[in-house]
Parts: sequence; C-alpha cells; structure tokens
Amino acid sequence: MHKEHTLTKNQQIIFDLINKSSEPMKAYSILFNVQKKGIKAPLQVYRALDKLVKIGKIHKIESRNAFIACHNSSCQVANATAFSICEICEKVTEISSASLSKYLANFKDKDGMKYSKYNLEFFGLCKKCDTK
Amino acid sequence: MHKEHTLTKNQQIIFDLINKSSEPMKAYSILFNVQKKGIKAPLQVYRALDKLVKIGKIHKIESRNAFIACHNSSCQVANATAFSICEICEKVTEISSASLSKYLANFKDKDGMKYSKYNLEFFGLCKKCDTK
DNA sequence: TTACATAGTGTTATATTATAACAATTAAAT
DNA sequence: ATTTAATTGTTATAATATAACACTATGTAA
Repeated sequence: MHKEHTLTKNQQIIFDLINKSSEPMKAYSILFNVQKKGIKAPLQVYRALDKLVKIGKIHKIESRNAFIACHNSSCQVANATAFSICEICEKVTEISSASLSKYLANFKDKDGMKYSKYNLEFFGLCKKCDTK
Repeated sequence: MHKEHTLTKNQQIIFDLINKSSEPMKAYSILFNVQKKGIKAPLQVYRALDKLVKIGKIHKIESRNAFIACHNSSCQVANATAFSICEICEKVTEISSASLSKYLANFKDKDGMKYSKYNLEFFGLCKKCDTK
C-alpha cells in the first residue's frame, strides 16, 4: 500500500498526463504537453518526475528513458518493478506476478546477499506484433 | 557459447579498455581514454559500443548509462543479463545464476507470453559498503 | 578478378536527456 | 511565530546520443 502523498500542482499536472497516456512518455514530450499549463522548463519536469518515481506513482523504463504510471495496486512497487516491452510497437506493460516478485525479492546471489530493489525489463513481441 | 567475431581496430581498442576496467565505463570517459589512440569522435565510440553490445562482449547498465565487459563464459548472455549494483560505491557485478536465468527464461506473463530477452538490475549495498 | 553487397570509418553538426546554481515561495512541524 | 524542509521559477550548461554524408575495407559470388 502506498503511503498517501498529496501531490503539488506541478506533480499533479505531470502525473495526470502520464497516467492518461497509453504509452511511456519521455521527459521532453511531457514538457511540450504541459507548457500550456505553465510548466516551462525541463527542470520543472525532471523534479516532478523524480518525486513521482520516488513515491512510486510512476516508474522509469530505463532502456527507453521514458515514464509510465504505476497501475499495480498491490504495491511496494517503487522498489520492485518488472515490465514487458514490445520491440516493434514499443508497448510497455507492467508485470504484476506474485510468483515473480516473490522469487526476485528472495533472490540471493552467490555470497548470500539479498537486494533491496530491482528492476526487470523483458523484451519480445506483443501479441499484436507477433501475429503480423 | 559466443560465435567468434573478429573485432575491428576501434572495437578492439574500446573492448580492451572496458575489459580492463574494474568498473562500468561511460561513453565519454571511454572517448577521453582512447583519444590518444586516434578515436576522436563520440560516434566512433558509440558505434563500437553498439556492436560490442550486439555480439555480447559488453553489456550496458541501463540505469547508469555505462558499459561493462561480459565475464560470463556460459553465455547466451547478450539476451539475458542480470546485475547487482551497489548504491553507495556503484560497484556492478554480473550475476550468473543458473536458477535465476532458468526462471526468467521460462517466465510467462498472464497471457502465457514468453520473452526473448531480459535485463535485470538489482540494487542494494555491496558487502564492503554494508558493513560501514 | 571484377563487381557487388555489407560493414566499418572519419567527420561535422545537431538532437536528446539531464543537472547545476541561485533566488524566491510555500508547506509542515515545532 | 519561527524555523525547517520541500518546492518553484529561471537561466545556463553538462552529459548522453544520433543524423547525414563521403569514403574505405572486407567478404562473397559470378
């Protein structure tokens, strides 16, 4: 469960935009889309993104430098993320699999070390693209 | 097992540098270090990096925009990578765990879909940093 | 061995992603 | 009320990455 955070104006504007988007959004595309709402500079966007990532409302898709809203309601999810990415249409879906997250949360390396966070990105073809 | 590739001059220079490094290297740091060998422009570096990534000799650490040599001798590894990253000292280690790679290679999402590639990054504290 | 295709090179310019630094403002917590 | 932390607005700049073009080397196959 998320601790509830009250978003500031900029954070809310940017979260709403990302949340409505059907695909990951890049920072400068976000900037372009919120300029009419008075957010004019990259840094205003990046600061809001940083915060939203930190509190788990959005995630960064590292391989794409893009951001999507978290739709995983069972969250501890800022720290434990998994995505599938279609290499043709670039559709990204957050994976919520109890067995996967359990496996990864408990994974120990050779030295017996556990980790506090992970991010996993799967690549392949989505159903649509696979059947073309 | 890797198919053997003969590296070109630029590729070899850049691979050697990354391979000797004890830590992930960033593109412009690589550039700086190979300028004395006649590689003068970012694009020369990025082209070599692209190829080296493609053939699995190096991997990109996406969350750090940095590159490390592959030390995983049992490779199909261009397509299936896992790393641990220390959030204090930034040490990165490639994880080679048969059970992990088996688990992930066989992972199916809710739609029963399998993926042809993945990249996993674990974050935490390395042994050294944890005991400080 | 010539021709053709493929991959790599060198170069300049530019696009894209992200942060530094500073002054001012707002919110929250004593 | 005061002060502490977080956020904002702004300008400038750093860091990461690609486009476009002309040219060279290498492999393959007629």
